[in-house]
Order: sequence, then structure tokens, then C-alpha cells
Amino acid sequence: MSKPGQQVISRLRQMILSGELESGQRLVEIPTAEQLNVSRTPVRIAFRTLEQEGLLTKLSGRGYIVRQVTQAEISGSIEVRGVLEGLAARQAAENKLSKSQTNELLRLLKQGDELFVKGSINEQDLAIYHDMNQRFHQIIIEASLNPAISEALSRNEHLPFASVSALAFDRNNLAQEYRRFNFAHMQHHAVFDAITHGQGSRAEAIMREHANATLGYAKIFSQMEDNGEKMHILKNIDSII
Amino acid sequence: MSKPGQQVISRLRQMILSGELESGQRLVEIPTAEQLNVSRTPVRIAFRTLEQEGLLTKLSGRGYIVRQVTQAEISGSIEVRGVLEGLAARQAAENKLSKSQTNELLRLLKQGDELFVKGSINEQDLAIYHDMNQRFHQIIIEASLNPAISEALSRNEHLPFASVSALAFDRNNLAQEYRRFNFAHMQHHAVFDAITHGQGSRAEAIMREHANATLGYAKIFSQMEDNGEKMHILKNIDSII
DNA sequence: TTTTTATTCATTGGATCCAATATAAATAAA
DNA sequence: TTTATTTATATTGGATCCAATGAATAAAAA
Repeated sequence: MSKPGQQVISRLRQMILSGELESGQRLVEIPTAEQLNVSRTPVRIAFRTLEQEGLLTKLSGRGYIVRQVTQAEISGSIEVRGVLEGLAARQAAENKLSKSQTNELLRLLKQGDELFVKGSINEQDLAIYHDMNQRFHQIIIEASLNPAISEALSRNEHLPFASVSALAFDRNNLAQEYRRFNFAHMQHHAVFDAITHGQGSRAEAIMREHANATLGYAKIFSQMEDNGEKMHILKNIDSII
Repeated sequence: MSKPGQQVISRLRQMILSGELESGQRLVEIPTAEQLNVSRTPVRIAFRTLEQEGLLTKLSGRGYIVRQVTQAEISGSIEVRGVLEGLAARQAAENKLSKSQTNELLRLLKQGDELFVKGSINEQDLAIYHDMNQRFHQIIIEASLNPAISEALSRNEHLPFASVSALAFDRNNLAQEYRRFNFAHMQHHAVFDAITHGQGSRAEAIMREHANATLGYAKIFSQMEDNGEKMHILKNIDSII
């Protein structure tokens, strides 16, 4: 069993990421502690940790609120992810992949092929592809052998993925979603090809392009961008890309 | 007066960055609290904060140690900084600089010109240039209007700068140091030029090149690279670039 | 009515005690 | 002698009390 202190942190984190706690909702130590049946101490530490992770915002003297982000912040965060994952792809190409990394990436690509070969996509496929996508990116970051990349990403690890998903995934237009995600999958193929051929610059360019493709989706709800409305960090983490 | 809790954090941070605490030195809550004349509570919070900043490493059950980094980690960190500052330069060019930002950058460049016009450099000049350099980069990051960049950098903000300095600055070869820093200054001019002409890609490329120039310096002490010796995060923050 | 100044109240920050845990040491068994 | 097991010790984690702070409110002055 893991430590209770860590449990408070991950429990609160999950409550934020799942949308159980609304964006902008106020969090105060004592009520939160009572709700979680712990004392203030672990809650205090959790609040500070989550603030550093960028999930909470401190209101001096009046507790914390679940972080609100603007459309501009989401876009900025996506661009940051783009350059960092681009660097990861470059360095993965320079280092060469390990045997097991190559095999797992090949397996993921093949799985994706099978998913897209039918010419349509449903929500269940999407859930599967979501996990595969996460793993694909994770392997490349690991293959960079550069821990500073994941350290830099850790600050707003969830932000780009999830918020985009909440914005961009249109359950009423699965045909269009199919084309989007199929294209993303083709980019995965291209990234893998570049990496295995040791083409660092090409791998970087494709990966960056791939990440930035999300930018367009993030701007779909243009009224949000126009009026600067703030929104939840990331409900419904079912994003792709 | 700022809060005492923050004081403990910044005091410890400064002790680490200044080298007062050796790399690998063990830190335990109670002795540290006694030394700083506070209770364990603020020290506990400070340790966790500094761990997340990447300055301390946790030894489960036996306190913390001042983080040790390898040559490879420093190089990786420099590359991360490179892509992030490159992105900042690109976005600064796309957004255009504010009047005051333009003026301050121009002033910094002119100051630098005066420093380098004499054809030689001493340690005092270097201290001055260090501050100017920090400010130059800071303005460009601000001008990107992308808070995710500084968030991503915050994790290992100090790492590349300082560790490079400890490695690379050769007080016995000031002529060579002059050429290096003069070249870096010329790159500042080029970055500024690209930004003010709205040339985002060019600004990004130069900035990345500029940051990566540090890589070579970081490898000067090649024996460290060979045997993977671990070293202090960053004594003597007097780095340039 | 507006502005300033007290006052109250909500909330966090610090200190200290006790409990839980993990490492190190010592002992016993193989 | 080596390995396993127990014991002791060092160290962190959690709970709770009290102090300090800052925001909201009420009162007083302009």
C-alpha cells in the first residue's frame, strides 16, 4: 500500500482532472481535510504540490481554486509540448531505439492500422487509441535518454492533451474525427520511420508538426478564444494526438 | 518583510546554488530546522519544494541529498533550454515587442557593445555581462506572451547556466573567454534583429544555436564526461550565455 | 455619500507531540 | 562464514494546538 500522503495528492489530482472539481472552484484546507478524512497537514502539502504542478492557483489568504486556463494558455502549452517532443524525437533518432522500444512501437503502429483499416471509428476505438497514443509518445520521450525533457513536461503534463480533448472531440461528427485521428496515426508512422532511419531533424520536424496539429482543434470553439473565457483544465481525458 | 516559510525555501535554495551545501550532501529535517532556527514544518515544505525544483533528491527514509548531476544530464538540460528559448524567440517575433521591451533590449545591446569594444574582458566585466545576459533572455521569454515557457523552464531554471559556468569559465584564459562571450553577444544582436523584423523562424534558429553553443563548453572537462562522475548542480553562478 | 479606519472573521503558517516507517545493527540460525 | 531474523534507531508523516496574516465587514470620520 502506498503512503496516505501521496494518496491525498493523487486523489485530489484525479478529482481535478476528472472534472469532479469544477474549474475555479474554491478549495480550503479544513473542509477538504474533513472531506478526505485526514488532517490539515497532508492537505496543505497536497495543495502546494498541486499548485506547483499547475493544477491549483493560490488566492492569498482565501485558499486555492482549481486552475482556470484561457484559450491562449492552452495554445501556448501545446506549442511548448511541440518543441519538447520534437527534441525527444530528434534525440531518440540520434541514440537509436532499443530492441524492445522498436518492437513496442511497431506493435502500437500495427494495432493502430487495424483500428483505422475499417474506415470508421467509434468511441470505444477512441478510448483504445488514446492509450496507444499515450504510450507511443511516452516511449519516444524515454528513448531520448534525456530526463530533462520529461521534467520540463511534468509541469503541465496534462494540460495540452486533456483540454484539447474537451474542446475538440466532436461526438456528433465521427467521420471527421476519423480523418483527424487517422492522419495523426500516419504521422506516428512517419515519426517512427524517421527515427529508425536516424533522421533526427526530420523526426523532430514531423513530431512538432504532429503536436501542433492539435492547435487547430484547440481553436474550434472560437467564441472562447474571442472573449477570453476561462475554462476547466481538463475534463474527460480522452484526447488523442 | 516576506513570509518566513518562503524565507526558508529561498535560504536553502541559495545555500545550494552558492555551493555552501556540497553536491551529495545529506540534509535531514531536524538538524536543518535547528540550524535555521525554525520548526520542522517549514523545512519539510521547503524540502518538498526544492525536490520538485530539481535541487534535492529524496532518499526514502534517510532524508534528502543535494542533487548530483552527470555531464549527460547537463547537456540534456541545455538542449531543453535551447528549444524552449527558441520557441520564445519565435513567438516574440510573431507578437512583436512592446516599446519598452525594444528600448531595454537596445540599451542592453549597447551596453554590451561598450563592454566588448575594448578588445579584452576581465572578471568584473563578466559579472556585469552576466546580469545583462540574464535580463536579455528574460525579456524575450516575457515577450513570447507564453507563460507555459517559463513554467517549463522553472523546473531546472538554474541548471544549465550555472553548471556550465562552473565547468566552462577559464579564468586563466581570458582572451579565449573574450572571444566566446563576444560571439555570444553578436548572437544577441542577431536574435534582436530577427525579432524586430518579424522573422520568427530565423529568431528561433539563432536562439537555439545560441543556447546550444553552451554545449561545447559543458564538455570541456572531458574526463568528467568519460567516467560519468557526478558533480554539483551549480557552484558559482557567474555563467554567461 | 464617500472615504478612511477599526474590528471581526476566515484561513493559512508554525510548533510540537505522537505514530508509522524504513534503514541499520545485532543476533540467531544455517 | 553466510544468511535470515529480530531489534533498535533514525527519520519522516500525521494530528492538533496556537499564532499570524489578510480579507471582508462594520463603524466612524470627512
